[in-house]
Amino acid sequence: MLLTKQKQQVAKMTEIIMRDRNGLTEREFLQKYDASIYERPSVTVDMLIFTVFDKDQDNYRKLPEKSLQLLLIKRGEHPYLGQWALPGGFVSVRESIEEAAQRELKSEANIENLYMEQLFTWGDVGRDPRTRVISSSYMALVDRTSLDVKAGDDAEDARWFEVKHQVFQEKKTVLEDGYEFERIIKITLNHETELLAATVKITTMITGRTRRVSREIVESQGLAFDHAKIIEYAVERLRNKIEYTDIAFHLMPPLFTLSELQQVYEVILGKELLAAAFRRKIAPMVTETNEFTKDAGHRPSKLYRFNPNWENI
Amino acid sequence: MLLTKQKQQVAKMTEIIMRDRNGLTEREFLQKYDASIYERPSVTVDMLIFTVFDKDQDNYRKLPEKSLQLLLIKRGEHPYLGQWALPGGFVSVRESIEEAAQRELKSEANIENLYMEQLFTWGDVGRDPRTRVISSSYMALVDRTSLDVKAGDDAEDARWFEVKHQVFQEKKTVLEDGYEFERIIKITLNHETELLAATVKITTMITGRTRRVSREIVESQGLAFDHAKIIEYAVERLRNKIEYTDIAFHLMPPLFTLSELQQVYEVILGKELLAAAFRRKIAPMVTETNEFTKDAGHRPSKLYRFNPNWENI
DNA sequence: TCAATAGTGTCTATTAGACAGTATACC
DNA sequence: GGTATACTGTCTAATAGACACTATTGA
Repeated sequence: MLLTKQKQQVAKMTEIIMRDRNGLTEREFLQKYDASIYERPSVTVDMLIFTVFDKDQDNYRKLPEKSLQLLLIKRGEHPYLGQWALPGGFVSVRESIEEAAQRELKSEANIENLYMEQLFTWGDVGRDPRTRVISSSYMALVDRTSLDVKAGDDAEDARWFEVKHQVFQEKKTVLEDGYEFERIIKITLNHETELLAATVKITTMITGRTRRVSREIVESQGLAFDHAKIIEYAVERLRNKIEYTDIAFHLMPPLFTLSELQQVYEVILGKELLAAAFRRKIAPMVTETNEFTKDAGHRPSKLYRFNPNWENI
Repeated sequence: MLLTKQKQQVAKMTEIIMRDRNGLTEREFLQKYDASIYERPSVTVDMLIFTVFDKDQDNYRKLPEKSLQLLLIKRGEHPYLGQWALPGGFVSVRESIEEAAQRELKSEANIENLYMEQLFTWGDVGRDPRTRVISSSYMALVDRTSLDVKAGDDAEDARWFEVKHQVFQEKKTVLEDGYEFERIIKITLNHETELLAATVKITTMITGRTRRVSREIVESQGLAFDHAKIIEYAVERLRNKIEYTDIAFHLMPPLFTLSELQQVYEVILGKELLAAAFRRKIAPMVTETNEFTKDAGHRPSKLYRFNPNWENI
């Protein structure tokens, strides 16, 4: 750790001269420092592990539909016993948040070394009935083919749920000094017979100099804690980022067709795209190979590979 | 709190049926729950309060230049005694992170009700020499004219520093399975004779399925903790967001000229813009008034106002 | 008058959207 | 041959960049 090294140097330099109002040097101060006098919150990480599945298709000619999937764990303990929650756990004082997130990823989904990004830190007072819990949410994207079967194993009570995110209602109210914009989102999570549903209300208030966005759970069936809110947030972020970054490729296998890639974009964005425009846009990010798909009831498709050097420099 | 209400309903429903492996109901479990058995980190908020100042101009004809300013506090205690730090403080267990951030904003800069946004939560183990501290950083944007003189008051040891963010070096190394991209950024913070400087190295590694970005402080003069890293991150975020959102208007007074607005964009983006294109782009976000600037040594400029309804719905 | 800024018109290059039209496998 | 997907060409609309040109003030 460079910082620590640098810290030590600074400490050495200041030690000679700098004494605080109690006449203590920094070293003396730190030796006496007792952190236990303040009451502290617990800190957890919540992992949003997304992947994309192919849905079964009866017609041999048709391409299988894609679906966005999220990994959830059935709670075996109070609170919210029996309900479904995001995988996650407490951050120990001896590991970074990032390390805790990696650890959870490894233990819940048996995945190492994949795309992971911090989303948001949730810090409302009442969000966990046990005690004050602050939670950092991380989004991870996995390609289905690299997934270990262990994840989603019944014994573990971890399952992949198909995620649907629909705008149910939009309302705009003009205020004297701006306006209020309210969106009601329905989140549905589906695994075979298990169906979880939640409604989240997002309120954006713009008045004068302020802009404030707040998320509120209106209803949550089968989902533990405030996880409906976190899932809603994550899907929005995924949707935004897929438009201007290359994160979608983390959901793809090493070789893929442009139609498959387009399907992934479509299922995340929740709308259809025009093939010609999509191909133009995506072209610099991929490299074509000489391989083709086979055994489809239609024209074979060229296989592509992600081009990690597509970005301008 | 809607969530709490909902929580209680769920609790009532499950109480009758659901017992955990120890035969406890949720209520019984929660009554016995002892959070104190786990060692917990401290949680703080760090505020990045930005504003824009006019620099003095000797030539009466010339427009004053704009500069991006950040509020820093001189540390009166160990650790980093005498160095400059972001305003901030511990999050109490009885307030949300957001509330803690609002409270800091009020106490350090005497500002209420302004634009504020969570940036990132920093959770490395060694980032605070006192104890394990996890810190959520929030960015706040203030318009200079609405600022209370109290902020920047000498007695408080809070000062506005001009922020400069320069890319010093860029390096790309091609690896077998992707590449590594390294950027070295120099941050300078300036208040009259006080000059703080820091160098931050940002490494982006893209190999196979992974993409990992890490920030490291190479050197930090006069800046406490890992705040150089946080400042660097905030400036980048501000730069990105100004391009596709309307946050720049939080830095403007109620009435402003398009030239002033363009100057603000330029100082944040660190590059010059073409007036014609800028005006086209910004046009839907503003409403013109009938007022003009006066007493300039040149053609007066029309005053505009932010149009909170510019967004498409 | 002139220095400096304010503001507009227009040509060009680039990009996104729309859609028709051609290509090609497998049953 | 027919079905379903793969892939390309081209017209159009919208947008960003470049730059010249006109407008207007106070000293």
